[in-house]
Amino acid sequence: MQLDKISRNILSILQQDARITNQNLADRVGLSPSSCLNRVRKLEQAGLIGPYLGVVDLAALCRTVTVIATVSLKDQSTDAFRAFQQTAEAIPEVVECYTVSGSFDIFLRIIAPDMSRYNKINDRLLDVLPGMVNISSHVVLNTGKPFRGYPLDELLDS
Amino acid sequence: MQLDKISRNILSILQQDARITNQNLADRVGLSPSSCLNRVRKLEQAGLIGPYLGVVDLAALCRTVTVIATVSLKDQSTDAFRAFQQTAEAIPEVVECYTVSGSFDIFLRIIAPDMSRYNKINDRLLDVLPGMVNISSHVVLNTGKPFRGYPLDELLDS
DNA sequence: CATACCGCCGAATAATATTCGGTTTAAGTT
DNA sequence: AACTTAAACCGAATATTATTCGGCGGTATG
Repeated sequence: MQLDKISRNILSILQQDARITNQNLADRVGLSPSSCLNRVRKLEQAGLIGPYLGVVDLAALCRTVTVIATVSLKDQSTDAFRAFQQTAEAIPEVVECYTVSGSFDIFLRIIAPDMSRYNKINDRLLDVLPGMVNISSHVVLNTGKPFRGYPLDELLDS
Repeated sequence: MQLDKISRNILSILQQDARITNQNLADRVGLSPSSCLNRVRKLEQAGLIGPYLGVVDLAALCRTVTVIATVSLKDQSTDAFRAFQQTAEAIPEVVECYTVSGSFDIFLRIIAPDMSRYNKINDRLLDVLPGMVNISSHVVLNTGKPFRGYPLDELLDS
């Protein structure tokens, strides 16, 4: 599916304001509400956009600790990898998980109520493949730039 | 502000489905639409929820490279820190930035159209404080678990 | 007990979403 | 250029939803 300027614009707007009304969206992209809705539906069906998330201000809600953990596996077999990753992703406090190249690493972002809870999660991860996992924990001191969507303008031109 | 079960539930639901209608939301939390809307407004005004983001499937849209970069500053003065961070956050392709403890590191998530574009961004970051910055780049091979909200149930009980 | 304050509900109204038929546009074909 | 076809558009009608507002309890306070 090759997108024209209008559909890109829709994605861009919806990405940043998922609760905009269809009428406003239609205005902003220069379409009638019906056509606009039509496009949004198609974009959703094509899987190009959605789900829609509300950003919760966790810091305002309760005390938490965010940790960025880098993981190295001594046994880099596919099985070991999968075992670790499955366990990690099943833990609700592990909110993000990436497999990365370079040093066969895994990056995790973990949210815990406090350090002692984080410790437990850490232990749980270490126990998956005893002695084969090296986890380096980095406590987040400050969120300089939280994720707020992709730079579609920059990316879609290329 | 201390939240009761209903408001927590609202946050939890909105976090995962920002485009739910107020009527549906009201049903799910067991309130009338008017009361429900009232609560949502208060939560928004209190800054506990919002903005609302649409998740775009970047992989389906265009080819991109995601890199997780870990940054060490040799000069760990506040000024150097701030200078680097400001530059980094101003780059659209840097979609996420965390200051972390442990080894006075910064974590960045960067999206680029391709490697050569990433290289340019990398150079730009290195040039902020010449010779004082060490960037280690990790190309994302696989997104095991994309961020889809916080585990409020786990966190708010504590 | 009064009073005041919340938060709730339900009804009325305003705004929005959604459907649908008819029309335009664009591309490909003869 | 005229024709054909498919896709996308628009506007009006309808359905659904959001929003406002008055009134009704609960509950805390004096």
